[in-house]
Amino acid sequence: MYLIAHVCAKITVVPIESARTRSMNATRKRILDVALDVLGQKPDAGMGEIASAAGVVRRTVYGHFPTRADLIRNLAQQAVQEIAAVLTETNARQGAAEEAWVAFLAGLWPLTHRYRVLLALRRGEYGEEIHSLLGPIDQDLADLVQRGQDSEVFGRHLPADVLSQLAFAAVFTIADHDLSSRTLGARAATIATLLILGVPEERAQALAEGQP
Amino acid sequence: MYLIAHVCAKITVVPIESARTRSMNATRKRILDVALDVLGQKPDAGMGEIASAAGVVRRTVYGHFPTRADLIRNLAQQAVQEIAAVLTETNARQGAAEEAWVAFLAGLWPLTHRYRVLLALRRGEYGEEIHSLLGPIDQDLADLVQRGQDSEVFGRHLPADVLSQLAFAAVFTIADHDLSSRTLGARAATIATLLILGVPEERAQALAEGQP
DNA sequence: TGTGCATTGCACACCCGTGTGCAGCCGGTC
DNA sequence: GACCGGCTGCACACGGGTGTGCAATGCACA
Repeated sequence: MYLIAHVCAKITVVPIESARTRSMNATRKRILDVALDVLGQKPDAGMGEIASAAGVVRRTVYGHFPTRADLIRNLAQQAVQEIAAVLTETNARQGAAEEAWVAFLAGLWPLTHRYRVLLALRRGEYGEEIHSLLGPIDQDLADLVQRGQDSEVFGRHLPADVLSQLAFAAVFTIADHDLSSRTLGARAATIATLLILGVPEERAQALAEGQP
Repeated sequence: MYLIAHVCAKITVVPIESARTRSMNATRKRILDVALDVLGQKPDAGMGEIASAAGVVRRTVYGHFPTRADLIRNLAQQAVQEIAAVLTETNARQGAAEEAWVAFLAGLWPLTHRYRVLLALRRGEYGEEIHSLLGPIDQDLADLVQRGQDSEVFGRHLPADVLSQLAFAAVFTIADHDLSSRTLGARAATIATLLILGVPEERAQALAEGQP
């Protein structure tokens, strides 16, 4: 429902949130959030499990997402969009590649537990679609690593695209272990990935200063 | 069918392979081999897909493996057994941890494409069982890395168990990319994992000499 | 107070994979 | 040549997830 207000000869469209649509958006968001969580631990969980975990009935989920594939796509789009935002933001600073990577990790780390689904989904039923959604991120990461290799701060032991994938996957692997034993953190992930990228240990530790 | 021969008061049991059992073992082995391949690319492939890929009928597969879970278990056991053999063999030399790792990778690399299933299966329906089968390997790897950390040749940026998992997973990630673009190889994997383990780049390159 | 709509709870049909049974075929074995 | 046994090609029952339809409910809004 919309309310059209004329102000100074300009037409602005103001979305009115009635309590109805608000609660509807709330359940929709709750379903998405819970689905991220449930599918993160069990990628082949059914609509029923997601529904009951979200406190609604299976039929309600189908009211918001006509198809399981549709739900998955929404999840993946949300994840990709959020991660891509972090990446382009840190990439826009045009600093050294190593510092851009550290900044990227700082922004990515809080999202890893939330979006651990991605890696599981990539090798699943909808792998093709997820992979294409992840395409831009992969490209940007490869570009970043390539920049680092060109400026001699990253190693050349692997081609940029493989190296970036390796480092990216490592973040989620570390985050997974962090989930059980609480001892790890963004700092450990930062150092580990910098080592993967071929940054010497001393330099990596210096760069990781400030990460918890 | 067996033939019992008495030789010098020692009893030896010699398995006689009739052409029947030989062809039967052949199909069984073919099913296992093909299943490794098929499940490696599509972890949720059904018995039907595996069967037709192996050139037999679904019913025949059930003749050899009463249950899908049974097939999976055989696969995993075979993989774990083979990898564990490489690991214990390289570990037994009691050399420096870094050299043991290089030797392990040299033995592991030819198996990676074959057993890429493991990583996919670990996060699947039978994840629990696979994980327990993989337990001893994980332990040995963690011990090896721990040994390296104690002797100051590996980094301490991550606990030994996480670090070993990271390096182990990296091998299969690199092997996956090697599958599409042929440019990579054991040498690249060796260097990359040594970097992950915190070995300085020059030392890693020196250690990787001899790997293709 | 009545209307609209999200949600519910039940129904159902449908698909797909699993596991089993059985008759028939066919090649190795005795 | 007769027998055995693995493989085949069908059949079926079963379970479980998906997607849909519809009446009933309950809450917000007008």
